[in-house]
Amino acid sequence: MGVTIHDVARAAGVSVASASRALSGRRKVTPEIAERVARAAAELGYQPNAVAKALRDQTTGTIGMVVPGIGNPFFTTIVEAVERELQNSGTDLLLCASQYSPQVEARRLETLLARRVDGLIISPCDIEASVPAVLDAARRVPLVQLDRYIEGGGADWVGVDDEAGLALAVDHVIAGGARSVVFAGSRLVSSSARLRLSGFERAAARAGVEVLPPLLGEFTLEWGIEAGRGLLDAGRLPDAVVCANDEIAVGLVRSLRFGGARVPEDVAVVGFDDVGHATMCDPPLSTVRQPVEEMAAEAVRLLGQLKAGDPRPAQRIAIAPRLVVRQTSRPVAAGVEG
Amino acid sequence: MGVTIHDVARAAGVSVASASRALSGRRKVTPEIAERVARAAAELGYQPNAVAKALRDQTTGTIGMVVPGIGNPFFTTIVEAVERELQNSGTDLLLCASQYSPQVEARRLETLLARRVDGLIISPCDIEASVPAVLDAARRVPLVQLDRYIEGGGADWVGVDDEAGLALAVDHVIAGGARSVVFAGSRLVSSSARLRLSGFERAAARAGVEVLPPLLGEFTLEWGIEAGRGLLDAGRLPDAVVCANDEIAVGLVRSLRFGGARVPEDVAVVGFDDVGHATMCDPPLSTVRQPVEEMAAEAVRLLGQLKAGDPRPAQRIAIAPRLVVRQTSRPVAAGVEG
DNA sequence: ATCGATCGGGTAATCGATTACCCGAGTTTC
DNA sequence: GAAACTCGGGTAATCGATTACCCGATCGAT
Repeated sequence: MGVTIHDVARAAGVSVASASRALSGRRKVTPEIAERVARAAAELGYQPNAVAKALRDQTTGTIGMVVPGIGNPFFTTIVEAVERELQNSGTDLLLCASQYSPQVEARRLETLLARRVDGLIISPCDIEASVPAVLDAARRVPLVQLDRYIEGGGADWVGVDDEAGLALAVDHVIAGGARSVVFAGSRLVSSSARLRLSGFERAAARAGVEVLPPLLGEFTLEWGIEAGRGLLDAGRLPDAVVCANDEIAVGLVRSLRFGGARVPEDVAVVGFDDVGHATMCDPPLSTVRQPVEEMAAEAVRLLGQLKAGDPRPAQRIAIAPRLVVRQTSRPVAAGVEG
Repeated sequence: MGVTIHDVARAAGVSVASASRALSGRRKVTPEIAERVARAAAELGYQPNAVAKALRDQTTGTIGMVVPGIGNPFFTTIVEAVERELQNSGTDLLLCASQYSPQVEARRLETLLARRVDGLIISPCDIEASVPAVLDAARRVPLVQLDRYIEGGGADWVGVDDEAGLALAVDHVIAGGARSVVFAGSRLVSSSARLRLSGFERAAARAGVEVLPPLLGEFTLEWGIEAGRGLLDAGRLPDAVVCANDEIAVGLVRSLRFGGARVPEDVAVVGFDDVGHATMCDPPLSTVRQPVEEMAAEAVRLLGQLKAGDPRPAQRIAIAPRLVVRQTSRPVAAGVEG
């Protein structure tokens, strides 16, 4: 390893300054020198050392991203979208998973900051426990929260309008004839978990339908299965179940059908996210689609505008989701097959 | 940004050398100086600059990983396993997706090398087109291929024993009574695609059953659905379909059942990988489980042993997979529910 | 012919952490 | 008592790329 610009300069018989200028084109050199340097660089297989460049320029051309886990298809989708968005700006992405642990998350943020990333995009795993690490990071480098956020504001955020999304889901099942509804979600450790529950409750109250006590566990298929069993055991099924994400919904549909209930005839089920699983499962899931591409684009745009520790008030950008009606709910006038 | 070790040294009233030694503990300092430096560092919130350290030490504590795409659950699973494996060695992972394009892949390798990663783990997207970029990278830095590999050897490889895996699948369906079999896989652009087809053909020939022409498309659900329709349209179904991965298998099961065929009564279906989808789908898929954890551990171990450009002959490590019988094939004596 | 501007090339400082090297004080040993 | 050694501290070189700064040559204008 290691042909440096000094080697190139020597081989071309010029100074390092000329070599650097010839290669970067940031100042004119004679065509003759340009030619000699280009040839020398090609022959030696010179490749500039990004580490040295980063040290000198005080910028790494890198942004860090921290998500709870890449096993979750929602996060991989959003990572891909961010990557696509970054592609043409020449910045690379350093991706880390916090594994749903605030401790791991804090460590990951530390190493990203030590590596002097130019910015951070994070989906904090815990609405409370993630606060200090996220605020500290935001003080040192431009930072945008994507999807999940920490309580108390203090850092910019881009995400879906959960309130609006849940309203779409609730209004849809009610339009399909549901008179009793229940929410199947996650324990309230993330902003998404909280907002989706409250969005559900508000929409249901406004519609005046009967609301059963919410079922709160994890954002997983397994919890969906368990929640479905719980509903069956309770002896009385609601007309509709609105879920906090698609994995819960898929598990729920599976255990409901396994227990003899018909979906959507006996119970309508609606998910949230619309990534991967929704079309995969059988029957295809009605769900609320998160505008992942727009969210990623907006997050990258916002990050570009930010300066570290800028005392400008934190922005919150909520993008409207869309309802996608498939086959686990009764179709009504609206809705698009996706 | 930017309290440096000079700031710490000044605040503690000592030289940078002492500050560095006090912080790293790599040479003794008096307890008094150690104390003063520690206090100054804490008060200033000093965090060493990893970029400067990397330049000086000629090592970044980082390894790069390039996979075709993180949308594919098989690759995210393997990435997670590698990450876990790296965790306790203090090295970070720079993850890149080649998006199944040799051009993107080559670019990604270039930037990883420019950033002076200490090593590379790659699953080359194309068995032929990826050759030059991978060999070039292997010459400059320790490199291990994981899962997919390039033709012609020349770089170390760790993966599953495809031959053995396909034999497990074929023998299993034959033990279940199949007399005619077909392979549903991908066009032969990757090593996995080729080895699985040839493994299938060898096992089927050895067993002496009827073999229909293979169905070759993509490693996707959509292709599985299409392949299933193709079989139905052909008018005569084989007794068993062995698939090159789980996504194809899931799509296949779905379209076969939609077309009125019973699985496994009319047709047995076996997948490959056993990540994510296999248990999710309904009915749960019989499949061949890739030993992802072992593969990741082995790749990291091997990487640690390698020196860049080492002329030692390339190693190939194939780890045996395991058959997991669920409900898309007829159970026989062996097999474990997973 | 001379002055100023312009152009292009080279020398060396810079980014931040580590460490080779040097030096003085204190200790040991014959 | 002097030579040899140890211990701990400081100065400055180092990693590689970029660029501020300086300098000589050339050109145009007066």
